[in-house]
Amino acid sequence: MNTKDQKIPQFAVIKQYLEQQINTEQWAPGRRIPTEQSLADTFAVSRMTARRAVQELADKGILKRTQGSGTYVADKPETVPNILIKDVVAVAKAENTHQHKIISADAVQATSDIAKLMGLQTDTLIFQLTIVHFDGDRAIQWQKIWVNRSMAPALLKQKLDKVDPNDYLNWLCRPQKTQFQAKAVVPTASQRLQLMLSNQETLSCLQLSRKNWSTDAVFSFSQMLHPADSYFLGDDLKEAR
Amino acid sequence: MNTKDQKIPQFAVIKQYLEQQINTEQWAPGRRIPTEQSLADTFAVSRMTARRAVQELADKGILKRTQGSGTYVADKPETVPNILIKDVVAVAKAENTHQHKIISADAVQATSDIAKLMGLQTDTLIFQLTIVHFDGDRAIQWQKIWVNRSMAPALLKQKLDKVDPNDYLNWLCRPQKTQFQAKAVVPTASQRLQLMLSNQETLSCLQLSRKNWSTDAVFSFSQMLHPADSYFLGDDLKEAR
DNA sequence: ACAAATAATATGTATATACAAATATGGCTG
DNA sequence: CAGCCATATTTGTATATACATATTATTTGT
Repeated sequence: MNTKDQKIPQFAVIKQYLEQQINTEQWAPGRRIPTEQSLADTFAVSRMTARRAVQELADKGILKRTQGSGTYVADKPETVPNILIKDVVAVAKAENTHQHKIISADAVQATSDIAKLMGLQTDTLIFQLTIVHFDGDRAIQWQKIWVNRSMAPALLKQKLDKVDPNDYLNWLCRPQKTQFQAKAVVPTASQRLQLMLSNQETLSCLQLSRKNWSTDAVFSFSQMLHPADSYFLGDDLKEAR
Repeated sequence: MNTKDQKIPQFAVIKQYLEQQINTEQWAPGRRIPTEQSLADTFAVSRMTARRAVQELADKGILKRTQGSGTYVADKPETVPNILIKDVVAVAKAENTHQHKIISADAVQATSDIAKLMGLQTDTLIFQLTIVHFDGDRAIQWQKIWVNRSMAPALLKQKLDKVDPNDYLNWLCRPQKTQFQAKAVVPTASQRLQLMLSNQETLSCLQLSRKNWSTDAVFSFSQMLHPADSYFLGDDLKEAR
């Protein structure tokens, strides 16, 4: 036994070799790589071991295989740019500095807009809540939630000033699918007031809209308003690498 | 040969069985699934064949395996909420309705902010371009780009009013990594003018900031401003499922 | 010279086997 | 009962082999 091959299995050695050839662009995309048998010979292993190395890289998408033809270096994937959504409220909760204030909590008839968004009949009774979230004494989010009444019938009976309605709803029905939208909006006078924004500052807010799906129907729809100067989506560009 | 097993390989049959048990919640997360050997016995295949079925599901993240202990149903993954970034300019280009207007294109000294963002010394000479993008005759994006001069020395010598500088830069250096940030901002007077916004409308814009990395250094940094009423990030919530 | 049949090549599936390594279990001892 | 040790169980690595199937190359027949 050599000194080196104490722990690293042989298929991993071959994988490493293949990845190195590809990453250093010694093997360009589209190039055919050695056959399983030839790899087995060069590395003095059985075909099945060489196969495993190749197969796992194919599973990763680095290689493309076609029976009868051979194995080829795959094209580099398109980078799909997407923005990570930060949840300021969750952050504040984690730091135990979160508080919330229920502005209103009622059962109302769905407007046609909301009904369409939630896949309901217009005038269906739904719950409508308005909440302001605080981090310490700073208002960080103004939120309005519409909730499918049939899926959370006891919502208004909860102690909503004690437990964040979002937490209750998530406990009640963990969303199977969530859809987001981000938009810039000008806050209304009452929103500015409730977010405790002075008139000079922050005439612009980042609004997140969220649609929560249970298994088949829309469970809730909510709009979240964030003061522009204290909130952004995505990574902090000042630090990175 | 039976009539059924014409095409579906045996490991795939076992995979299907396992996935079905998990998806129908017959086997809850954390539950231990049958051992390789026992699966091999029930399906009358060799251990290696049963193993393959289990292994591929483990690779998918549906199962967790630990040597010596067994194979367990994995917890459902946390859904990572993220927003897909739309590129309105690319859309307009695809529809051949895109035009752009260069407002300015100069070599300037980097301010401390920009220098920090791009990892350069303050006062380094960089290129600074201001562009307005149109879809037909409608202004859809105001953009300011800062470009690392040493990585695109011939930028200002290009026919920038003919070719979109973004296209030239992407051709010159395909970004290895891209970092985004989204924010709501109030457009300045000149930005409003260049975006042809009347004073009443759109006091709020969605601003995307993008950092493009080549292999090791920041290649370019840009800020893109979109009128709030005609642009949002993510999916259109009105249609879906 | 062209097309069809044939052979060679490469990946895909499946098995039986052997041993290694991590974990779990049961019993023994103090 | 706690702690240790031997043993059984279970997954991990590796091999040699066989045949299936898709693709490519070659040969053959006209």
